[in-house]
Amino acid sequence: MVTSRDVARVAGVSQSTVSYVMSGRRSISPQTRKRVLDAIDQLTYQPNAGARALASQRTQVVGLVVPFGASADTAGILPFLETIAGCARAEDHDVLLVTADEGAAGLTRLAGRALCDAIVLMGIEAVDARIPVAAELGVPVILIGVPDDSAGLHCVDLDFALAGELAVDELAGLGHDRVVLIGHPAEVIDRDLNYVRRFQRGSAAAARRHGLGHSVVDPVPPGTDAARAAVERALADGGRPGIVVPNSQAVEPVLHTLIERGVVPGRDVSLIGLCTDADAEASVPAVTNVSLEPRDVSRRAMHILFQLLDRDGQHPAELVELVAPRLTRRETTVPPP
Amino acid sequence: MVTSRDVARVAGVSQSTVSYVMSGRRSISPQTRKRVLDAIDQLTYQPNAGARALASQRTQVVGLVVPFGASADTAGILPFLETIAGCARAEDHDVLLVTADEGAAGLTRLAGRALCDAIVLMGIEAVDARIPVAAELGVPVILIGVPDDSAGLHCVDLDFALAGELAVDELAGLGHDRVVLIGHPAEVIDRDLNYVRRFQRGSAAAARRHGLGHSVVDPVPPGTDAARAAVERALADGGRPGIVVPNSQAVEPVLHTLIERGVVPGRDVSLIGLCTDADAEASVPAVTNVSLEPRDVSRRAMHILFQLLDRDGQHPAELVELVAPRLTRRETTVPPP
DNA sequence: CTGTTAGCGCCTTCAG
DNA sequence: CTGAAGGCGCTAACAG
Repeated sequence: MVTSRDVARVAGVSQSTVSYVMSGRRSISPQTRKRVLDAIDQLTYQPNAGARALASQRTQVVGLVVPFGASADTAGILPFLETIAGCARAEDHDVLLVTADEGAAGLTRLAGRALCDAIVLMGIEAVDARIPVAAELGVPVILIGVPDDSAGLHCVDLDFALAGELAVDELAGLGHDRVVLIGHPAEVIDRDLNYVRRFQRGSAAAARRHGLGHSVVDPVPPGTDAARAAVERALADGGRPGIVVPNSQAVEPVLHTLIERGVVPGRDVSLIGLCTDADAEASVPAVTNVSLEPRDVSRRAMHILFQLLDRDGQHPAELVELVAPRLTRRETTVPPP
Repeated sequence: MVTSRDVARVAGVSQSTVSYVMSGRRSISPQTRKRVLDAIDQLTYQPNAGARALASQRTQVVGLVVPFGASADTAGILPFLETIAGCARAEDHDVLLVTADEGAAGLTRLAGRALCDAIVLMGIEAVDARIPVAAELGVPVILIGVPDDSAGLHCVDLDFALAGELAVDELAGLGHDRVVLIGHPAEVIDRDLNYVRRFQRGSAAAARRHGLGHSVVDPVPPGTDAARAAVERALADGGRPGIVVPNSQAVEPVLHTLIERGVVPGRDVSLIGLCTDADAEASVPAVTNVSLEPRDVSRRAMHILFQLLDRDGQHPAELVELVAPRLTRRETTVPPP
């Protein structure tokens, strides 16, 4: 292992000078600076992370708590991970992955052992036991998701109420006279997620405003039979409903169950999914969707987190930041009148 | 911050005794042991990870290099991450996430800065510039994927050749007289992944053995038009082909494009996908599939990695370990004769 | 069985 | 502008 002392010896300076060259925390003459930099890359020196963390009290690591295992909704988190990792690297930080099945213990471990400088907490439940713990950690925390009580922590999430409105506004404009929500994530029942509530509140309000019927059908767990049963119930009232599927996992099963039954979205009914644009485009037929914007949400979360890490810069005033979804017309909604 | 010195003071012992109680690396009398443990949980002491790493030269961290961004095949990696994180925690390790877009630099950073004790490298290309680098790192490395030359590194992967055989054997048994492979991942062309080659080798060999025709159709990038074009070409020769889709991303698009064309898998043709059982079951109709077994592959990889980390235990003799896939009949293959 | 001590590699104050 | 020196919190010899 090559240390900063080795670099110092080769450059003919003291070890502290090497340190100052790397941190830039005091001015160095161009000559010695060059000698040090040359030595560094001659020896391919890299600072030891543990030593640096010990001395500086900063790890350059962001802890990321992901809802693996805890929920079935594990599917949509990849773009979050990807974006979070990218933003972290852009600020010279690494990402330490912690699974949610550790619960609050994962948080206290991250902070107590000084494994990271800041924490991103995903899979937030409406009433989440980890939040009071997170709030007392003494480490900046950002929540992706909005709990009932954030205990003063900053949150970022999609504006699910607006998402519900967008979907219903579109269906009203297409001439449907009733709206059926179908295929809520099954976790809504087991766990205490609240984004579906927010979505329903938005869609119900919009339906009322447009004078449309508004009903809700049971969750669609994975498996073809469940999808078929749910679709059956959704179509029971007859007519030409506008169907909304606020669960990216259920969009394809519902869509293809409809087709299998001879009810073709885009002709007989309209179907709008709540899913990423990528998922919507990959489907056959392509699904008209309200986007989940995981990348935007993640970017804003990381932006806030790094503001919180900067002791100088003032913190964002708003505690809750909502990202606006967009609706994109594709093949599963009927043509506009 | 509470340190082991605080614990020592409260317990009335020396600091090193606290350390030895925690590590168990020397015998301690039950009395002092208890006093120390009581002090530890009275103060809710947790050892500082940086200090421990510095002194012990072990970080208790596994570096995980994931193929985010580098490829389009980012979708199937969640179960890998989940399983890898779980196995790591089971051995009291954490996981540091590094994205592949850093290339070999990510590896040298992980090792050079002593950020981790071992590395899991995913998204392996047939000829992968990172492998010679990884082999010289002085840190145990496990590859998930098999390159042309592993440079002495251990690898784990699905047995893709066997996967190809299983699919073709099944189609032969169902009375199809030709096999069409359709929807290879587009990365095969851009990047230099080799698992599709292995799959094709297996399927071609099996087809020869059964006296079946064997042809290959272009990749299916995301988007409905591409899927439609590819299916068109696959059906061009007429008849009642057995279709194999060795790309989990393309399974649903191909399936529904066929249905859209009035060619119903399970009745007019047979379709076998290469995808996880979860994906196969979630589809409507459920897809007969050869499983990718990401959890098994990950578990074996982590098992080998921890063997490599144990200086005592002898290392696995075999450099390449292949996991056997399984075929499960569902709704997209015709009934057996 | 326990305490004392010397680092691990780096950051940062204090001297010059 | 640069060096010397102390200490971050822990592990692991070395003494008893």
